[in-house]
Amino acid sequence: MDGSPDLLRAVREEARRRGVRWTAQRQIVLETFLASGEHISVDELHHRVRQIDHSVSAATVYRTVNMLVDIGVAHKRNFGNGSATFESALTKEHHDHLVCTACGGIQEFHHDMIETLQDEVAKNHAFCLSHHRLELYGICAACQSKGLAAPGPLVETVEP
Amino acid sequence: MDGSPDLLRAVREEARRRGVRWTAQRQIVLETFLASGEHISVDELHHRVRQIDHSVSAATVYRTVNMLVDIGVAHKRNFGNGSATFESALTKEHHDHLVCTACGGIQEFHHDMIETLQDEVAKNHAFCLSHHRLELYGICAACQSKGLAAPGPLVETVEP
DNA sequence: ATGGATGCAAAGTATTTGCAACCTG
DNA sequence: CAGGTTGCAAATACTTTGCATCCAT
Repeated sequence: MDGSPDLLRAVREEARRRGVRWTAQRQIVLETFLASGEHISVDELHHRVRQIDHSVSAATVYRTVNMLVDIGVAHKRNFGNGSATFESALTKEHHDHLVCTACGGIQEFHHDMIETLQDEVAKNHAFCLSHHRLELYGICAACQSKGLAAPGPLVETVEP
Repeated sequence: MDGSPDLLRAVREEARRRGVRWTAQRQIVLETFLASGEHISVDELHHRVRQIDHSVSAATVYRTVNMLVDIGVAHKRNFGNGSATFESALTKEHHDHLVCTACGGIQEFHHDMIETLQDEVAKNHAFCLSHHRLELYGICAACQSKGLAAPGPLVETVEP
């Protein structure tokens, strides 16, 4: 979605500031990552990167995204579907996720009241909040219409 | 935390009803799983099971917990730390977590209004919700008094 | 020049699966 | 007895790492 020069430069400078060397491979991975705009897996990112430079290895992509997470440029997400996905921590505002357990599809949402109540919970526990993670799992509309309804509880809860 | 005869029997009957055969191994895995009460990994579950019957293989534990998820007795959770964890869908009441990033301590909380708003979000997206994951990360009261403040963002967000 | 970065392949983890023997229903 | 289940080992899938070489600083 975005690969503005400002953003690219800011990230490169931050990396250098931390003694991380800037290579052609990292430039391509970063550009491709930011341009993807969405949640992207290492495998998919590697595929796209190789369309620009076929010699870039998967190991380098792994190393680069991990570096991006280290310097706060990317978020690593684990939605339980095998491989992790990464998304930019810079261009998008905070949002939470709806994860379809049937097709693996992801929708984003933001709910101010929920955010506010989370702050309240933290306050009540004397917690100094830095960030949070909220994921809602279920079956999306499309999968429901395909007959992949979420099964209800199959065994009734037994109260001890 | 719980392995009441009622619960064990209910699960066994549900499994049989679905043509799943009940074996000594599955009985031990189920009992151990329900008795653990908390999120438990396959590795840890396997360890505990082997204290009862040393011959039970990891493959059987994997197969059994997957079966428990299939019949709605267990939830599979992925906390991004490598291995998945499983928790009973029957005996435990739902709760979320406050995670201290300084000491690793965990506090549980439950907030009805947040739960309700999550249901609302799901409804607005035509999602059939099965479960969710909410974790608040920050510094707990004890660590704050030790002067361990949370670090801010390392690269400023650049608006396109 | 110095030490971090790269590509490759091998090594790790986590989890699943093929198979022959075994057991439940 | 039929067909699901088991233990074992091999196979997958994802990610990290050792190493010789390369390159940014």
